[in-house]
Parts: sequence; C-alpha cells; structure tokens
Amino acid sequence: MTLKPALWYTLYKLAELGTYNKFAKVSSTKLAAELSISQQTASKRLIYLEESGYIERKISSRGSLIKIINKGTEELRKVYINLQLLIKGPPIEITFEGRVFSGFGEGAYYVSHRNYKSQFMEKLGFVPYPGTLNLKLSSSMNILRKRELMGYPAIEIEGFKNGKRTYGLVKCFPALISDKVNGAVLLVNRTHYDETVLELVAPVNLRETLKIRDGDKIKVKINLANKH
Amino acid sequence: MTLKPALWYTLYKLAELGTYNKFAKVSSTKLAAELSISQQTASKRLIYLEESGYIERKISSRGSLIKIINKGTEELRKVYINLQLLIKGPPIEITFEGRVFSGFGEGAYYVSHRNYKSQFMEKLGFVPYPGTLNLKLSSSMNILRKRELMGYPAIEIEGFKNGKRTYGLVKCFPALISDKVNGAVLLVNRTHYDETVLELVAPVNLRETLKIRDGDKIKVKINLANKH
DNA sequence: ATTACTAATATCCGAGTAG
DNA sequence: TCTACTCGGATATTAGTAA
Repeated sequence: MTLKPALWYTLYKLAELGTYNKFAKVSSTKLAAELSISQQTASKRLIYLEESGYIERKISSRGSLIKIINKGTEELRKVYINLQLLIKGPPIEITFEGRVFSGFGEGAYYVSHRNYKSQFMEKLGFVPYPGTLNLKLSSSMNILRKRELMGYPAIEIEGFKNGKRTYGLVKCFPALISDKVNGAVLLVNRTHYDETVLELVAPVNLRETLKIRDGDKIKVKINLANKH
Repeated sequence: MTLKPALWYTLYKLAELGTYNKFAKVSSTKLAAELSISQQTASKRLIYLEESGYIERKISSRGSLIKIINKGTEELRKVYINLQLLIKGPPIEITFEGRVFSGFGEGAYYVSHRNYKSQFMEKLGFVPYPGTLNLKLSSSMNILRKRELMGYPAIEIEGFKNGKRTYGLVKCFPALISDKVNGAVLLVNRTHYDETVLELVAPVNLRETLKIRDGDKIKVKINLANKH
C-alpha cells in the first residue's frame, strides 16, 4: 500500500459509492458523512487523491462527479488479492488443456484495433500478434476451471464505441502457453463461442512459433498469484 | 469498518505476517518496520487491538505471539467481501439441486457436540436439529457450482480436540432450503463423501418439516451477497 | 447548494527511557 | 533484547468563511 491508510480507506469508500471505474456523483459532504469526518477533510483528501492520480473529478457547483482510475483501482485490487490469499489460502494456478481450431478470423480484427492495441501494450506489456488462437476445451474439468477463472479479478481492457459498432470489455489473464510463450487468455463478454472455448493472444504468431496445426493439444497455465 | 483505518491496516499487516487465525511470532519492532512507523506506535496499536478483542497475544520478553481472532477476522473478511463485490461485479446467488439420501448418522453426532453447538448458535443464529440432511448432487453443473462455492469466504466453525478425536473446521453458508426453511450448507474438510455431496443443517427437522423421503429432489439457494 | 482556503485546535506519533 | 510508559512536538482535522 503506497497510500496512507486513511487515504486508502477514502478510496475504498468512494468505490462503495459507485465510483469504481465509472463516474458517480459524490459530494464532499456526502463522502464526509460516509467516513464520519468533516466536509473539509473529505475535500482535502479528494484533492490529494486527484492530484496523485488515483481518481478523476468533474467539479460543478452542485456536487462533483468522481471516478476511480487506473492507479486507484490497482490500489484496491492489490488489497483484494492479498486478502484473498489470506482468507482463501495459498495462491492458485489454473491449467487448461484444449485443442486448437480455426476461428472466423474475428479475433484478428478486434485485437488489431488501434484503441485495444494501446491498452494491451500498457496493461499486458505487449502488442498482440494480430489474431487469436482458439482453444476448444475438451473435458468437463477444463470447463469447470474456466468458470473458476472467471471469478478472479482480471486485467481489464476497456471497451469503446466507434459509431458503427460497440467493442466490449475484454478481461485478460497473463498465461504461459505450452510452457514456452508468455501470452494471455482473453475473456470476451460476447463471443461467438460458448464457455468451452478459450481465446489466446501472444506477442508472436503462436501457430508458427509453436508449430501448431488445427487439432493439436495445447496447455495453458495461468498463475493467479500474479499481483497485476 | 468499525475500526479506524490505521488500525484496520495494522490488522491487515498482522494477517500478512501470518497471524490470521493462528499464532505467529511478531515483535512490535518487526510490525513497526512493516508499517513504517515507530516501535512505540506499533506497541500502542497492539495494546488497543488486544483490549478491543481483535487479536490475542502471548507476550514474552523475546517477542510475542499474536493471533487475529474472531472479531478481527470478521473485520478483514468484511472488507474482502466488499472489494469482491466491487471488483468482480454484482452479488451472486448459487442454487443447488440434488437428491436426499441417508447418511451414516455421523452428522447427528458432530452437529450435536457441545463445542460446535455454541458456535452454531453464535455464528449462524440457530442451534441445528441434531442430524444433517445429505444431498447427492446430480448433474455436473451442480458439482461445478459446489467448486465455485468453495472459493467463497464462509462462516467458519472452529475445530477442536477432545482427547480421543479431532474435530475439524466446518465452513457454513446460510441457505434457503426448498424455498421454505432457512438453514445452512456445511462444508466439512474430511467427510466420508466426495465432492458430489452437500450436507445441510437447519433449526428444525428437515425431513419432517418438508416431508422429505430418501430420493426426493431438493433445492438449496445460497445468497453470497450476505455480508456475514 | 457546492468546493476549498486559512487559522486554531485536537490528535497522534515518536524520542527518551524504565521495567 | 523485549514491551510499554510519559510527554513535547509533528501532523491531521475541524471551524469559520469565501467564492
């Protein structure tokens, strides 16, 4: 925690007030009441959190809109993950196995989108090779694990609109593919496939690098102990 | 959070130092270093946390043993659950369906144990009817859900020894049984049954109250939004 | 209503030190 | 070494108030 406890707690309360990743109307008076402190102190804390890049504000004279941004969400997520380790127990690693199959080429389309690309670079540390590798999960055990995975906090690539189409939120988990390549598993909200499919991206062309053909069996390992 | 942020954070750091639910050696100097505060302040906070019932201490002249106890674990768990809701999204409800079958009568034995009974009363708000109702989960979907459930923070009934035998930790989730009776699902560490079985308790005799016979299909609903 | 400044004050922290 | 006391000083909070 790089933040003083009182400020972290302020951030936490702001999240409870609906400002986690989206704007919500929170006045300094309202926040003060929630924290049982004075309006003046609440105001000062908001100023600090904004100047330090934890939140974004749109101030008007009838309350201000507040949104916790990246640095702030990280701060909350860190504590969440640590508490998870303490309460639920030791770190978990989830491994998937499935067979490669050809998709509709849609993966290449959205992964290459300018808006997504910059976010991938920033949050995953690489720009994906244009195209996703589709994995068909075979056993029910693997499908079960995917469900489990969905429960964990992911790195989130934000969606956007460009007039014609809406691009949804993409959740990512850094993953080790075939024990060789560091890439990521993508969980897309609406995909053409069902819950038996996993989409992979990597900085390189996975089919070439790993000499993969359709039908080959691939192993994917996600380390959930990673504190993004 | 009934605790001031600085004290909550102290508790959190204590948990990281291995004192969550078990004794670990933590000197005030060590804690001070972890928190980047003085030894004196750390000492003061420990005194407060102990006097207020968040932690238990065994003080010796070469460091003291510290353990976060009930009130303290609740405080940490509360924040964990709230963060979970904020980060993972909306509250979740898990429903199970399975068929009733007769057990070995062991459920009645341990549920009635004096030590367990008082904890049930305190933490679940009722004393269970002596005997558990065993549910055989039918579909793979239900088994999948049980796995999911196991991931969530539960109300914990602590284990104990009584010379002859060791009684293990029991995890509970308040549940609505057959849309009628409020009871709880118990997850026992070592049970005779495998992961396809769910054990239920309630303040009343479920077989009588719901007119259940072996083989009947029963629905159990757990609301994970409950902030125990 | 709001946010946020300044000045007064309450609170908390740490140095020194004892047991 | 440990824990934990006192007390002066640092820090944070609030009251009063402006915009």
